[in-house]
Amino acid sequence: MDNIRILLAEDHVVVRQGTRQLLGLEQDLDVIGEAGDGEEAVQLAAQLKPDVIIMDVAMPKLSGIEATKQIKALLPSVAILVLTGYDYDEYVFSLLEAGAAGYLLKSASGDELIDAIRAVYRGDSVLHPTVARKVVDRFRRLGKPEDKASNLLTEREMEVLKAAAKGMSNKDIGGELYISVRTVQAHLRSIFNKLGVGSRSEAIIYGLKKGWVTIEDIP
Amino acid sequence: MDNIRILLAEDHVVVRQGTRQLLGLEQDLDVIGEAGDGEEAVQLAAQLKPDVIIMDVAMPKLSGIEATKQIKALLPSVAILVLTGYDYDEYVFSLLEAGAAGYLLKSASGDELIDAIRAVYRGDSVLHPTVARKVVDRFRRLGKPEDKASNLLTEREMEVLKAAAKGMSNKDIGGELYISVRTVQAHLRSIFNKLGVGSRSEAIIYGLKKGWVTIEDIP
DNA sequence: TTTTTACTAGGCATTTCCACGTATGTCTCT
DNA sequence: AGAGACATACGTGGAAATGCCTAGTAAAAA
Repeated sequence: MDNIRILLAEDHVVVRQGTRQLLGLEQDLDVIGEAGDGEEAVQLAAQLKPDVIIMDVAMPKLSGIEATKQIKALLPSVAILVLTGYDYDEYVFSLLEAGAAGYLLKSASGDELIDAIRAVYRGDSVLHPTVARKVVDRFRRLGKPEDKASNLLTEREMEVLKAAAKGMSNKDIGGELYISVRTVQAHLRSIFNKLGVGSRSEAIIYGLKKGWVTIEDIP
Repeated sequence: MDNIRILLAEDHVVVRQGTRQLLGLEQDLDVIGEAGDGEEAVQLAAQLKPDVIIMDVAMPKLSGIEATKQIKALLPSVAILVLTGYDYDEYVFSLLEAGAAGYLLKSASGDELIDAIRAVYRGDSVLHPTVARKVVDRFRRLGKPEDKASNLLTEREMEVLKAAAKGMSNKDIGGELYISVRTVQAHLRSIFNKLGVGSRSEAIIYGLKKGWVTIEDIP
């Protein structure tokens, strides 16, 4: 039986090297490559064709979400196991939709990680308990049509919210998106209603907490 | 010569175990304990009296900053090496003032970490390049009295900013702090001037990026 | 085909926010 | 004793944001 060939994609070098050492203790696991950003992950995945990719979400150049999409497009059979510190809704659902086979938080133990690697290699899925809960909740909510869209912003609304989260005024936002200030206001009003908040600041905070916007990507 | 006795304080179990494996490769380093939160770090430090403590900033119950202060009060001779993913000003300066001997980012390599451990054990200090730059800048700025306070908010201003970062209106803030709306406005104006921003949203983002406020502590 | 949804935009009223100025009492440092 | 920093407070005025309403077009769904 061949060993499981693993690619590590994680921008923190110390963490990457530590994980490599951790996995090195297992006879059936071989770490065949390490990527420090999303682009490198895609490139090395295509080149090395690993069995399992351990992927962090927050990475330079290309996020773990985008990298996962691109890798699954190239190599549909590879199992991608997300290992990250965050369990924001946006990350979880985007990654699972992008084709991730598992989602572990860094609060998991080394043994749990190793078991998860073997599980996704077999074709199973592994979800961290708090992540699993989100997924279950999402399914429950899909059953109730009345609030299906109650907190799902449209693309345009998301653009407006992200611009607002950069500290831009309505006027600035209108300029950037080539729409009038009134339309920006209309979108914001709709956003406030959907999110159940009463001010721009609250909406921004809501977006940050959900992971729709991250502090890192605000210049 | 005795080995260097190390305590790991880091909430992500996988990262902790990985780091332990990484350090286990070195003959002169012994990881004698692991703490998953700040309280545990203080407790284990008092109990085990390690030579070096590797400390993350973001931890449950007690932050790395508070834990560092308490540990240095109990055991002034222990060398605390901060190892974290963030280089926010507030973290850096608070930790160095609290008595940290070194500040490494997780983008450092395993070798750099190991060298840093030996350095702080010898009594030296180790700063990651980007962190060192902040420290140098800070010293430069201290030499110029005219803007010594140019981006240091007063306590009251900080309270106002934190309240604003919770999404509260000026009226709400005034109610919470028992001051008039006018006064809140005056504080905000002062904050905007000091931070060089033009709106509440920008000020909130500034505070978030500096680490003055974190998403986690906004309910 | 009808209905719904998303995006756009305007009018009008109201609230909130922000700028600039002034002023008083407290505290600290010199 | 005097200077300076700070927190407090008020006035005025303008800019921005928000609430509520209507409404067109295009695309998607029923």
